[in-house]
Amino acid sequence: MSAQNPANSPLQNSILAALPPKDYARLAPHLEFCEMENGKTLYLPNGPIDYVYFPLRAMISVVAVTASGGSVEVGVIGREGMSGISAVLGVAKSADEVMVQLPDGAVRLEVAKLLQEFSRGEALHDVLLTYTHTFLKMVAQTAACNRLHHAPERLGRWLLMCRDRVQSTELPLTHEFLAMMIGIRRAGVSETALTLQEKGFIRYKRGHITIADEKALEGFVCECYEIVKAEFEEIGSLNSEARKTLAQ
Amino acid sequence: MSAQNPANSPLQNSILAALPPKDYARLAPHLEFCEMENGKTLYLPNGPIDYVYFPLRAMISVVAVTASGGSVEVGVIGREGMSGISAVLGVAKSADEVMVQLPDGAVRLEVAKLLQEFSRGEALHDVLLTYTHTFLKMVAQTAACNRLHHAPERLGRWLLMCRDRVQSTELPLTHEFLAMMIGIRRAGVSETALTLQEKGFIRYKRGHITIADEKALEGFVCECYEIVKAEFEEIGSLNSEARKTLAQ
DNA sequence: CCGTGTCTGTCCGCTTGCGTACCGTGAGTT
DNA sequence: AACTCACGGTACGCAAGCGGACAGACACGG
Repeated sequence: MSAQNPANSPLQNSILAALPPKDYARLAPHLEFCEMENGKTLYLPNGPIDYVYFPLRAMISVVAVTASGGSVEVGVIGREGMSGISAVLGVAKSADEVMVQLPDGAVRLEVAKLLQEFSRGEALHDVLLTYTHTFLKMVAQTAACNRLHHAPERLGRWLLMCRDRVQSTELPLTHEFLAMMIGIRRAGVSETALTLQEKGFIRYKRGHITIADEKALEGFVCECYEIVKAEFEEIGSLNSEARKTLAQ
Repeated sequence: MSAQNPANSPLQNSILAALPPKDYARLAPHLEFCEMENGKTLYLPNGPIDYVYFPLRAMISVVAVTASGGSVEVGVIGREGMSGISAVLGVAKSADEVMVQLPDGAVRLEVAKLLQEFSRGEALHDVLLTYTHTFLKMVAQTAACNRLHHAPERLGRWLLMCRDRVQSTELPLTHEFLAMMIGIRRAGVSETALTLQEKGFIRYKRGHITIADEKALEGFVCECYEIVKAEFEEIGSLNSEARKTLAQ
């Protein structure tokens, strides 16, 4: 369904696409297209949420930072989601740092407009809550993965999640950045990436990683990848009619 | 405020206590008191959610289990919360395994009744969404903590979180159980607990841990403890009036 | 009072990943 | 063309935690 829309149509985003035409029409005038600058911080930990962002092909990371300087990504947001869900949960501040991971377009919306539509209690309300459930599941899975799985599996999973969101196997990412994301040392990424390359899963050079063998990599990474993906696909297929039926 | 209620009053639970009398009155007839059997599974991963549980002094764990048999806790629920939030997010199945960690009373409510009240869009709606935000924050912090902090700090944090929920420094817990919770080996817990005991933070014997020096332990554990606690205290102080004001 | 099963202490070698540091090299700039 | 600097490869000793296994200790029921 998204394929038939122009590449920069807000309907590339699954949440917006899931809205019935009438509901979408109320939001549309307030959506602003914005180029996402690579690495830009959208929200600071405990910082205000003024806009929410609906990625089209961009990817956004939610990163937890500790006092000791360590950092790990706890969740990602792509075309399937929206940044700043806390806003609809009644808290206008961000729990963690949120940054642009990979650019390539998003639309943004003022929180006030979002809340206005959300509080009508119609489709947007339901879609965002379902998304919240799935996002929560992803964060929970990440918590488990961070504790139980090893660096190569985690790195592989992360690359695949990237691929799914930006829809490309070419990922402009440095080892330094990857280190922040999966929560290991920069040198650790070099070692880990080498083993993935030796297995033929990926290729890379200076700030650029290519997934060379998608199927093989999918076979290699931990279950967490599939679990989260399945969850997103399941809710993706729920339109708001189906949702009402389920509620009976 | 909860202190003036009898020990088994549903109002021991912060969510129920946060409701205006009228809203609470609509729910009250459907609340069933239930003794929580230690170790009992409330929901299975992907299993149905028929009832939600409001702990009074019990503690409930949300645990992620992997194919390889590993497990970690990703979140806890005590008097400040409710199990089964997914139900109000429009998904009637549990993301993870949810089990009773420590008994001592809870009230439960049929999901249908919960949704009926939730969909009025009044106090319960807002309170549960705010709780969802905070729960999400806790899971995210756990994800970071699992990756960046070491076993002794994590164990200490977990014991303190227990203490806060059951309001006692006496915790009937075996090493085996703790191992599941913090995601390390049973033998690892023995070693870790020993170091905490040598520092004078805790004492323990066969299935029973006592926090011996609360202040010292609080000083020892990682920041994650304070961060999550602060978040819960902040929302605890938001009554639904204050929330409406913020929404303007 | 004894037996049985649960809970805990401890030990071994081993793997993963850390912290730190140094050097090569590619890319873009002037 | 030379320079600069961000990026990546590698290496070293070290700490944390794993997997597995075994033995002692306590609790409870018969």
